[in-house]
Amino acid sequence: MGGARARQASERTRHPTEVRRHLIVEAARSVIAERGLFATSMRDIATAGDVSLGTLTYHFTGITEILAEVLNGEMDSFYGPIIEAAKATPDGRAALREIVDCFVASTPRARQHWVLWLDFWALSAHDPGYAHRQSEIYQRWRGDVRAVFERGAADGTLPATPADDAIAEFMAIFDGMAAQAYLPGADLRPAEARGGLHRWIDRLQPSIA
Amino acid sequence: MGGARARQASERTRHPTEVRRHLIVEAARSVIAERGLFATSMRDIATAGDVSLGTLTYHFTGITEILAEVLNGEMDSFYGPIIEAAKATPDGRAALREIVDCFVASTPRARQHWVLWLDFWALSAHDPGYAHRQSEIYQRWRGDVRAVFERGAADGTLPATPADDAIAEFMAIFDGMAAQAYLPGADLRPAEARGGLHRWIDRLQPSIA
Amino acid sequence: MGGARARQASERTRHPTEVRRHLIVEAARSVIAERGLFATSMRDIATAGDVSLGTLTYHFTGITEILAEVLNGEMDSFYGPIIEAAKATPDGRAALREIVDCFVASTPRARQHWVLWLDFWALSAHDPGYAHRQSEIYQRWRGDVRAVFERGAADGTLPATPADDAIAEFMAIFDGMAAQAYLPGADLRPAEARGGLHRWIDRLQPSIA
Amino acid sequence: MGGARARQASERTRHPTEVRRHLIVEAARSVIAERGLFATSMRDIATAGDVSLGTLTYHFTGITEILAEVLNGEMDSFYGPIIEAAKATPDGRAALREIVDCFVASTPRARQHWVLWLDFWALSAHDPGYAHRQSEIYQRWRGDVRAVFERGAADGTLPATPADDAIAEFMAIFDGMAAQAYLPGADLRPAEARGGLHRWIDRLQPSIA
DNA sequence: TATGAATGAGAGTTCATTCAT
DNA sequence: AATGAATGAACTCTCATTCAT
Repeated sequence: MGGARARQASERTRHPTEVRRHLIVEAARSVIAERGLFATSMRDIATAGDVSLGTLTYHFTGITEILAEVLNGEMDSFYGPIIEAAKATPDGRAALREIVDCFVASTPRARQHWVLWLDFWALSAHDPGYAHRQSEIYQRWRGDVRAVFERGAADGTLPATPADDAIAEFMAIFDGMAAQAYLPGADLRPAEARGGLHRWIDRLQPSIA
Repeated sequence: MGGARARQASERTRHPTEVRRHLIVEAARSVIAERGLFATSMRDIATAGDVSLGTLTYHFTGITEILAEVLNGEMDSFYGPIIEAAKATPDGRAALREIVDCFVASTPRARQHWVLWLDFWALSAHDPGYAHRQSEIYQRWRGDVRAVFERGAADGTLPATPADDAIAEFMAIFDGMAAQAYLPGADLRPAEARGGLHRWIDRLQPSIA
Repeated sequence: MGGARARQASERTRHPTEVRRHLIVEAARSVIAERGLFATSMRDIATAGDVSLGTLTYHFTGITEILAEVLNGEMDSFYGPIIEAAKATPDGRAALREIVDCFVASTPRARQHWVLWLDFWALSAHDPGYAHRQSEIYQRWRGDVRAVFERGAADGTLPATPADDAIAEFMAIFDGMAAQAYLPGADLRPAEARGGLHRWIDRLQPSIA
Repeated sequence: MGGARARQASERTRHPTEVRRHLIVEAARSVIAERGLFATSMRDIATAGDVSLGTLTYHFTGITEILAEVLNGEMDSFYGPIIEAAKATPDGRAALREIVDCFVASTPRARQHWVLWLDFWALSAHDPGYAHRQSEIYQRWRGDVRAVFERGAADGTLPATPADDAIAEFMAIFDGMAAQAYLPGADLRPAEARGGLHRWIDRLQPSIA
């Protein structure tokens, strides 16, 4: 309403569905990251996206679909590129470091990601639908991490046998450090969290001496 | 209303304020752990506690106070006793193991704790008041962990110099493993999470050979 | 809710905000005049206006804004036209009589006005915000009365020097007669109240013999 | 609750019913005058009277009875004594002046009276029960005023024929001046209101030259 | 006589959703 | 494609009242 009033009726811009959907999802991500998933209303999203309430329900079946798209968008625009960047590194160990540096970056975008992530964790703890989605994402994540470890085992920069234990430990310390870095209560800076993760990686024995 | 209907009107039981408050907080914890902090209403708590809506606002200033008491109660009835139990162990290394075994137990109560914890994390990410509270708790937790490491350094069962790095790493892997163990999406069992944590502890060098 | 049930769901009528706001304010004035400002709920207003509760809070920020608009509306639709009518009279004395006859009319609308007025008096006795509003209205009223006296002084139909005392006395007897006329406890009819006021006016000496 | 907590349980004082009722009514009058009839709750009265909520309903059938008693108390402790004082004056004109000076006094008690009075006016405009009570009070008031005029007619200090018109006019200007004096919006001081009333009385012709 | 825990109806308000335009 | 008026269920909170103690 606020946004709609701020411009002339004639300014009403028309976009192809996919464009409009994308604009709305972006706006939703920002406002959710700032205000919290559970404190964000359809009105907030409409205002943030500079569209009317009706436009939201024209392009989406409901708030649930918007949230799902925000989650999808997060995988496409944040997670995906980082995994790609990791693949572009010279070796497995460098890939692992790249993942750490990108995910736990000292940027607003990284903070946004983790705050959003936390909200979806909390949601999936109680909502079976989101729990399932979360499970899919976790499997992809585990697969991507395993691929990095295997690459490192193959090129000799990481231990020869990429044990499930090491992978699980990496994933645990990774989430834990990020939580401490981005949650307001814990007092670790992202740089310190990265430092902690790099020290953990340093302790991994390369398979080639 | 729900609660009142479930029993006879004559069953109206009376308790001193402190007793009733405690009963309500217990009920609130259960229902919040099950349904989620953001999906739990005053009505839900009233029903779970088998009291009327009015009784809730008679004993508490509002839903905010109930949530705060749930958080306090969690520290008193779950966190506190575990730290006490850790102190009763023979040495520092045993204390660390005790903390792991109790916090990441395969019990409904432990699951309840972590699910609740996650919700308050998400809340504190956006609410300054809770962020402050969270910060206090984290400092207490860090202090308690450091005390265990120092004890282990003194009795020789843990590294001689309890570095901040090791403490931060323990806290990170601890939270990360718990998240993987209790969140529905991640597929680690509590026992496996404990296993992972114990392996991490195993790698800590005792200061006495 | 009440309103929605009273008609078919399909009858949902749409109006521009300003139109709907006006309809709601009119309905609110009626129901408040009948039931009392302090006994009128949002639900009562919704029912009277034949809209849903949600429509009320869609068009107004809250009950406070509705009440304020009722007060504004009273000035615009009742007070204002009477002052205009007074200006259209041939001389100052006639204007004073016109004011008396219109304000203290034997009509339901006049009764509505005074009953409403009384409720806002009571409200402003305790609420600083309304006290301020009341003060503004009183100053306008005093100014309008003074203008009539000055006009009468100029055209010779009222005393040559319109003293503050006479104005204050007129305002007092005006309010007092109206209170006696429209309050259920006092047993004066509006016609008798007008009579009393006209006799008071009769005693005012014209400046031209 | 607040009040009850402020003293020791052993301080719990017992009073004969009539004493306790009187204490409560006094407390209720103060808090109602300050906060407004429609904004005063049973809890407010209990706190102001330094008794528990239960004590209120032990001594009174409900809030309605308390309000009725406040009104009765106002007649007994404020109105009654003034009428008595008026009777003790040397003549009718002095009695009229006494009534003005006492009712429209520059004291907190007088302000309390009129503010309370206004609230009851507003209430009686919509509540038939209070309208009836109000009617009784008005008749007593009219009778008392008439008695003063008749006394003045007899002793020659007031017009020979105490017309209903003059009585109604006095009552109207009296209420109107008081409203202007004690309502926050109108800007007359009690002293000015008394001045206005005395000027009105001055214009009454004594029957004896 | 006095207390205060317990109640539930009803208050104002929020909000995802529907749908005529 | 886009709008925004309209909805009603559900929310937290208030409050006069009941009643075991």
